[in-house]
Amino acid sequence: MTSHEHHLQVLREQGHRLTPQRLIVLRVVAEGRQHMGVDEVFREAQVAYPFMDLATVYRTLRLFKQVGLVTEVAIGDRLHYELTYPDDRHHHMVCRFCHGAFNLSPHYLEEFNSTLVNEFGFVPDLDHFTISGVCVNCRPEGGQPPVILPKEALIHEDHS
Amino acid sequence: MTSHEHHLQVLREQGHRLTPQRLIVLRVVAEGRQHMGVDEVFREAQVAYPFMDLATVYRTLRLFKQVGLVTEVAIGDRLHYELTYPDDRHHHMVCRFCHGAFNLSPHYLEEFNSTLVNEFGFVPDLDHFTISGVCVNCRPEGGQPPVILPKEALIHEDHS
DNA sequence: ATTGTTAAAGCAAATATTTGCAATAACTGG
DNA sequence: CCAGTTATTGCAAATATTTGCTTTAACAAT
Repeated sequence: MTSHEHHLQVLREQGHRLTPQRLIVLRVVAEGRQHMGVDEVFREAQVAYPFMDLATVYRTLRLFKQVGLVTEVAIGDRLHYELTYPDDRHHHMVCRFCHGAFNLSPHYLEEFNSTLVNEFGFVPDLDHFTISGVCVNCRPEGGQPPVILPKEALIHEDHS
Repeated sequence: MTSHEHHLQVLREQGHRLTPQRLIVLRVVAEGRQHMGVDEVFREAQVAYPFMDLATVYRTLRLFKQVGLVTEVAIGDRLHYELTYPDDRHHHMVCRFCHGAFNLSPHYLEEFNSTLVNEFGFVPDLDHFTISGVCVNCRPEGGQPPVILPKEALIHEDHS
């Protein structure tokens, strides 16, 4: 069974209908090399089916995210989507400056996950998660991130 | 120096002007017992200053977040804001079902932080962060979260 | 293959959020 | 205290996203 067939099966098993629109969106996301914004998916989908509606794309991507077919990544202040690869699940580190997205193995969050479950009974959504920050390329030579020092400003400097 | 005076100083030090609108938004957020949505802040602010504009509230909250005066928390699919307490910095665990927000000590992310910095040179924004999940109250007796098993559906059940 | 049931699409309107720009007013230096 | 500089406001328009409702069509059972 191909990956594509498998995805269709997942949808069917959960009682969702296989509409042409959904097949198109699925294909578009699958063929996109990178995570794509909603508008990108929409434009591509329109090529295959000119009547495609934006609302349908929104709804379809939300559905695909729910069933785990696609992964949602927050890039800048916009959401992007990429096909979920069961064999290569990973989290993302997204640079707040260059907007670059770096993969992060789930391994790095296993302990955090256990801690929350054990200490608080809280089961975090770690199927995929995105952490914002500053990547190595965007850090000034010194090492500290180019922040306008919000923490320090609040904690120190008490001239009272 | 009161906390309020201190906040004003932070703004001034970073070259921002102390407009009446900003003072009002600051006071509204400070007086709100819980994290507030943009519209809540707007409504409250309007009481003190009827000409208050929504766009100003958006811009002001964004500014306050940038300088660290307020903390942004994603509740459901809406952003909420609360005053940042330098002495009680914490992260949030937000339940995807009841939308309850539970505080999490920064301590629980220290190791994760070090790992990213050391292994990838990536400096994560851990000034405040929100992890979505299922809280202990919303978990079914058994223990597993009431998810529509997206992971399992993708990984197992290969009937080919 | 035909039909009934109901999820999903399409479309328009509502809502949420951001942005451009002219007018205003906060701060600075004199 | 006054005038100049320029950040910020207010407003309207643009953009992004969601939602209600009618029509369409996918799927299941005949």
